[in-house]
Amino acid sequence: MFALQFEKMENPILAHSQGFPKSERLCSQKVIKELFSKGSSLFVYPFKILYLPASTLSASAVFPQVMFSVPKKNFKRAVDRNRIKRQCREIYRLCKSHLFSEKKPPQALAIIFVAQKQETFEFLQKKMEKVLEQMP
RNA sequence: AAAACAAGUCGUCUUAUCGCUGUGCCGCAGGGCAUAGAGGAAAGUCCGAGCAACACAGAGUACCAUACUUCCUAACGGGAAGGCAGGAAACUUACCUUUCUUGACAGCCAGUGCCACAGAAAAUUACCGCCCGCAAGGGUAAGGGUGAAAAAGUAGGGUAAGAGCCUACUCGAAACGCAGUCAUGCGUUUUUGGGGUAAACCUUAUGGGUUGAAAGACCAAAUAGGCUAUCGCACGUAGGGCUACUCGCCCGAUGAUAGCGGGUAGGUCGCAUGAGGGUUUGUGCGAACAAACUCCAAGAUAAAUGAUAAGAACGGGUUUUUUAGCAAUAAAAAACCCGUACAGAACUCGGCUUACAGACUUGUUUUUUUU
RNA sequence: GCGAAAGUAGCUCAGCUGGUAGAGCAUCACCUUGCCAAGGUGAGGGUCGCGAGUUCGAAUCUCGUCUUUCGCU
Repeated sequence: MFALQFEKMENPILAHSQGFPKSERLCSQKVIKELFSKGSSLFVYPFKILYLPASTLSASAVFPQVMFSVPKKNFKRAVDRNRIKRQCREIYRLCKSHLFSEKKPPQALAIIFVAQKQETFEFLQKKMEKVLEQMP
């Protein structure tokens, strides 16, 4: 359903925006540390997000750097954690371009899955859009 | 054919759209195209190695691990075969025997410890009892109840009463002979016969240096409070190192010169050709080994190998229809519903252990049917 | 990735050189009080995380397994 939406897009920068290359992932330990100590947070079940507001220096980026996290405490098996992370990543990849087409993206973003059990794909999709819309 | 047990094999597939990681090619570049991309346990981290760094004169003690025998293996606490002991089944009146299966299976005749309650007594024993004796005292361990366990068991002789005190058989120990590579088995002889517990301390034999890829090497940025080499000084002292300790051994305070360079954050290598896999043949009871041919098959780093949709396949259930049948039921078709496990590489191998929907193969046993 | 500790009553802990499983708080009943609290007396409550083994006998010893916690960078 998202594929149909994006065919109408005219922005040349966002033409290939469904990709999720390495530059859009949050890898630097330094930034992660800063994010968890200074970042603002927001909660909509089952997601908790942390974000750093956009700095003036790196304003050129179209999308923020994102990390996903599923705590080991709630999901013991590596298989379950991997699956949830993959689903979250997929949802974010599909919906990010129409979310950030208007608003200015933050510098860094962390999405944490805090539920105790697994949810369906559609449910996660709705909630993810909601939580990202609420972000200033 | 069904069930049980044991061993082994496999463990969903296809298409569409959108992605991720590695490699190759094209492009000045954004990027594009091609191609490859989880397991039998990748898991637990329980053993054994490779590899790396540090330590390396050596000896003893301590500590840790292992423990029937022979073999396999790079090695092992793994595996194979055999022995012994226990269990089950078949056969049998019963034993024997056969098959399957389980076993941390060295040593309590080296020493020390422990054995609740009950019981006279729990290990050089003595309450009641029995016997001798007037008595004092002595000799006994047949009988008694307890207990998980009571000083080899049964029968006979013997005696004051008794006792391996003696005899026969059985069990156990030692020596010798024979068979076997060995564990051990069989036979003979001997006088020998005083529980259990080493998953109690321990003894004996064998083995073990420590730390783990977050090991370690290199690159650029950055530069000392550290390190190395040479010379000097000097009491080889203070102190430090070599495994926890002892002996013993080694280094060794400060000054000068030269070189290297820590923390922090990042990149490259380590890092995917290896005690590798597959097939065939040969050797061996077997684990396994040898030869020939052939194949190259993930390499991430907050961590790729996916998400969504549709369909197929397989298995199970329900309903309906048809066929066979008196019936129970069986077979086929259609529709609907449910299920498709355990689980995700993190340096690499060899094992072990644990988890696992379901399907298949082989062997053994039992039951039923047919011949 | 590598390594270590713990699991016992509803809760916090003893018992762990093998021999009947205990304390405090909590719960319930009674006494005391006009009533409540405190106090006193008594009672109930345990697959000793789970599964095997050694032993006559296991919370304790050994092995496997599950869960929780902690350390190393």
